[in-house]
Amino acid sequence: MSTSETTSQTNLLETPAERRRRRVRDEIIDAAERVFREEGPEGLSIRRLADEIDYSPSAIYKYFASKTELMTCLKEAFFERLIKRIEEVTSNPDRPKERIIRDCVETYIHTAIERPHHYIAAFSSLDEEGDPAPAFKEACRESSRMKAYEALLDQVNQGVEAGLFRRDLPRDLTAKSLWSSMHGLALLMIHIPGFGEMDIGGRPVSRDQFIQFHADLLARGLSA
Amino acid sequence: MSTSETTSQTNLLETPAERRRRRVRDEIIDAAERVFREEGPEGLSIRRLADEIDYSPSAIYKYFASKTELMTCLKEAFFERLIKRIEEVTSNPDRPKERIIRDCVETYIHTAIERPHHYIAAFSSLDEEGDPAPAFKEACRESSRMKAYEALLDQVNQGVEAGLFRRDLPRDLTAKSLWSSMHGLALLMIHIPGFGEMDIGGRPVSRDQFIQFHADLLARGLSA
DNA sequence: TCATTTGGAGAACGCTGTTCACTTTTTTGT
DNA sequence: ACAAAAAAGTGAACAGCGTTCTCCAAATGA
Repeated sequence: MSTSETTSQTNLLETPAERRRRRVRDEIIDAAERVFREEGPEGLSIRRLADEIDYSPSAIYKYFASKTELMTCLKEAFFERLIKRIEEVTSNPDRPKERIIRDCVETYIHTAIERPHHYIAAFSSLDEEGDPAPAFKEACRESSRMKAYEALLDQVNQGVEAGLFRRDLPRDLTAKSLWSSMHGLALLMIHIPGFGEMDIGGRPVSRDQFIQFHADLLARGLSA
Repeated sequence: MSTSETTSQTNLLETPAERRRRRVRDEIIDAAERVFREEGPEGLSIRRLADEIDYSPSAIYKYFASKTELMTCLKEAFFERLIKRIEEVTSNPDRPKERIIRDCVETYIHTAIERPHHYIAAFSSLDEEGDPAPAFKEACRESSRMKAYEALLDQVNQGVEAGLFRRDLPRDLTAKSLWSSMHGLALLMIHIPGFGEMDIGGRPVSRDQFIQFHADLLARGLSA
């Protein structure tokens, strides 16, 4: 599975120059993706990337205006991945409706902790653009983070339509509350080693069992 | 309110040398605390700190082995603050038991977002010590983060004793689940500007109202 | 083919955490 | 009180960082 596919929409009308340029750009992104996944932000430096693809550090700047811009690409790609995973699960018609929450939470957490550095980076942006108080909706209208949120909101709506969740809940608030709870569990599992595993009365509880427990608790809060 | 008080237990038997050393150490910590609160990790450099207290950069290293060690002090101090706040609220006997969750969540979130950089830093430690799989309990037995968790676990226990929460819930799991949900909301509010504020049917919802909504949803999941 | 744009290299700037050799000050032992 | 030892403080330096600048070569367009 090449990351290139995610960044390059196949354009058959592109000149050799464009094709060459895009290939190098993808080389950079692929290297960045790999290094960042394995070593996190500490390991990812412009000079390191230049070494990986056998270019000079300054060459990178012909393709990305800044390291921040490069990181933005990695984050966007990760959100695409997250969205795809969630949609895969939620679009399966065989899945019993009662498991909406559990499936969402499970998929979300798994995707997060299998690429911990990506997940952390995707949400680490104090001052994203520096705009003063640009209300939630405006802030990430175009961003893929917003799309991820809307996918979740959609699931909440489906849950209500299906009669599983209380009708009197403001759905916007509900989706955000749910999102918060998933986000928190993902991050604690990432940051605190062994957070998910523990012993309850001598019987070991696995990471996945804990995720389900969390999901069921949340579902119970919403249930009609 | 001086930060010095939090780091220095008043020891009357200390020599002038010790007292002088401790004063400089506290100067460093106070400066670090202030700079980090106002400007976050970007603004906090050893050289900047040295400037603030009129010493040379290398002098700092006579008091802290590394910047990481200094940061650890800031994090510990923040957890102390967090614990104190929660205990203040939960130890009030006039408070109706039904509001345990709401009060905890409210206090937790407020403490987090009034010092966003501290809160983020306090939980940003992939590889804290590098130990291989040092199970949750061992990992932070001594740490003040663990004490914060135990304060929360205590509240869960009280909730169960008071007959508010289901008895069949494993309390360890429950406390961690709750913690996750608070953690997530705190971080999303910190990272996404205006996450808490929104309009529901033309009526504006404040940050604090959203926090209460979240808390009530969690409480509902636990309720007997 | 000639002019222009593009891609890439290398040196440099200013910043970072950290270390080392060195001096000055303070404490300790007699 | 005086010498020896320890502690405190300094300034220069190292290696690394993101980024920019100047310069050169190669590809492109007319």
